[in-house]
Amino acid sequence: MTLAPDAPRLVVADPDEAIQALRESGLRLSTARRLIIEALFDASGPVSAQELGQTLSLEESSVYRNLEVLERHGLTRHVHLGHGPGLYALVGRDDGEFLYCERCHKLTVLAPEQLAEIREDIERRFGHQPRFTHFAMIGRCRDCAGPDAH
Amino acid sequence: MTLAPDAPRLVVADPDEAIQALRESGLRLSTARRLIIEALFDASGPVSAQELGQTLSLEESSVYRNLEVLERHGLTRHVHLGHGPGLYALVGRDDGEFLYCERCHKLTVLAPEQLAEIREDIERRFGHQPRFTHFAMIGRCRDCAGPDAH
DNA sequence: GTACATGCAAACGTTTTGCAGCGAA
DNA sequence: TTCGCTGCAAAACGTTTGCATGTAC
Repeated sequence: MTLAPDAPRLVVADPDEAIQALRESGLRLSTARRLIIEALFDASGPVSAQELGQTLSLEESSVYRNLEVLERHGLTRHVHLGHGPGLYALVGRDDGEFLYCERCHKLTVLAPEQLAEIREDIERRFGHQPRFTHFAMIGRCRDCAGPDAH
Repeated sequence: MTLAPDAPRLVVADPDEAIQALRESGLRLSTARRLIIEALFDASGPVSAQELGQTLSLEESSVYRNLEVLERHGLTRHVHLGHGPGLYALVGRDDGEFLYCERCHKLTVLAPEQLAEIREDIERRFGHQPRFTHFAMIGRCRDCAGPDAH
């Protein structure tokens, strides 16, 4: 995962902040939940439910259930980079919008402001406000541009 | 499905053109293939494999196999609008790039030129050349903008 | 003690694959 | 007659759900 040039450093929360927020949402702190939050904090980018399950020796269904609850309470989010599983991240840790090269799989993260002008331009022209937080902007990086297989 | 304002009318091929191209690719014209091509031609937008299978009384696996062969030979394509099945289309019939409102499910089709400036802008700033032909640009249309569930 | 989280198993929706037989060339 | 396509069945993949048990509070 690369940060785009000029990317403001993302705010990196302490895992305890997330745990704190979890309690304030009235959620219980189970072992699984603590492990998931810590793992997301330690990860170098968004990760799949499968990876979390394997790394933490948790049932995948439990991972999915927890991620769903956490997301409903605004503690985590997930992004789709194309085919393949959704990838999960801690809010406050891996925020931003995603550009994804479907050929070399390079992932670029932008702070929302960095896309403001482009978003406005698209909105003005087409009446559409794109968000690349949940579905990435898929394409080719400079190195991978050119006609090819998809 | 709506065409964006200023959209050049898309070239509408005759189904026989696609059948012709199929033969030139050395492919056989089975009944299933002819039905699929005709159905894609008649459709008002890209359609799922399931819908094709049901409408045409074909096995879904056969539909998928055919769509895969046709796509490999450049006769069809498919697009992902987010969650849900991929949607298939005839090349020359439903070309273009897709903007999709994840709230009201409005689909907007743009001719590639309509996105040229935006694509260049993104490329210049972030070294990324987005394509919205295979994965749509997901977001909200003007009416659906604002904070909400995803 | 009571709610809620867990493991396990089974189902889901979408897509892929294996195989024996049918049909286009 | 040959090779490619078909239906049918099963599996693969990511994700969700049901249920009995276990655990945080």
